[in-house]
Amino acid sequence: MNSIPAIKSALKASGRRITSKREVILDLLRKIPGHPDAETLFLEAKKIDPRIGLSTVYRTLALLKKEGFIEEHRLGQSHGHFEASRRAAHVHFSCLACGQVIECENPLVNRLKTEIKRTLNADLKEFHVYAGGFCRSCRPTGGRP
Amino acid sequence: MNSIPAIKSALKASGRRITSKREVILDLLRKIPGHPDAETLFLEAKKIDPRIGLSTVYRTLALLKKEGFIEEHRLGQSHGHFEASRRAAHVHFSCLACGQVIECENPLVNRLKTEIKRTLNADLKEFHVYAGGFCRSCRPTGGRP
DNA sequence: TTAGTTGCAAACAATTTGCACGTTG
DNA sequence: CAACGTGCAAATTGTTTGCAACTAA
Repeated sequence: MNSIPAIKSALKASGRRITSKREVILDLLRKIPGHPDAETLFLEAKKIDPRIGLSTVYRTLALLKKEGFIEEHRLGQSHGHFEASRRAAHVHFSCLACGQVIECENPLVNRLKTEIKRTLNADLKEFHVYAGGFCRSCRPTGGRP
Repeated sequence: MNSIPAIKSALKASGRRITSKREVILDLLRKIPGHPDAETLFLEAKKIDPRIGLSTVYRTLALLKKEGFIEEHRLGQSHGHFEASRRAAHVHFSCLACGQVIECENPLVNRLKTEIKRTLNADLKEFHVYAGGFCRSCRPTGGRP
């Protein structure tokens, strides 16, 4: 599920087209590690297809997000960061000092999600846990010296 | 803790001043229910002090956030929403259809926060859980008819 | 007195949109 | 060839900043 062919056929099924630009962006979302923002994806995409425009990147990201293939996260910054959707929800920790983002899997995330869903009787489309603070190395005391 | 007098003396202690504008914003943050954004606070503040500027609202919010008295949340929209800091972290659910925000207290939130903190050995300053989807009334099926 | 605070307008950053042209199915 | 996608530039939105005037301590 959520392999590139699966995404392509899902897009086709909803009347969208598989264009060379979309393929480039789709590939990059797989290849770039971490949580690239629109600008990063744009710059990388231009290396492959110099004629791609920033708005195409934004439009493609919006499409993939609407279809549920990628997630957009606000990692304490004013712009969005993107990553391919995964089965297990996980925590994004962002260090306020060095800026690194650490992903944390923890079974409580899914348990919490399930409980919230049941409590609200809602249809959950997104579930994001964000933690901000100072990482082991950057925290005032207790880190390595 | 985090009563208005407490906030004022904490501000004074760090060399800040208690101005009439700041008092207005501080009061509004207590009185306005829900999670107002900067624009809402600005419009309400103008009813009390018509000479207040939007930048003062932003600057005051930034200050209160830095000092830990308020939290800024990204509730699925491109702008921030603010609320007074509370002791218990809680979940913000935002309905993608009707826009209402529901707060959900659940003991798993604090347990998860504690576990993440221990796992990363980090100094956590923020811990936000955001859920987006369709509420009981707006979900395709299963809601009230 | 004097350092912190404010309003205003301008600057900025991130994202969206209108439109003529290009491309896919 | 018809509908969808794209580049470009301009428009929007949300927030920050420079600076002269203002004000709390």
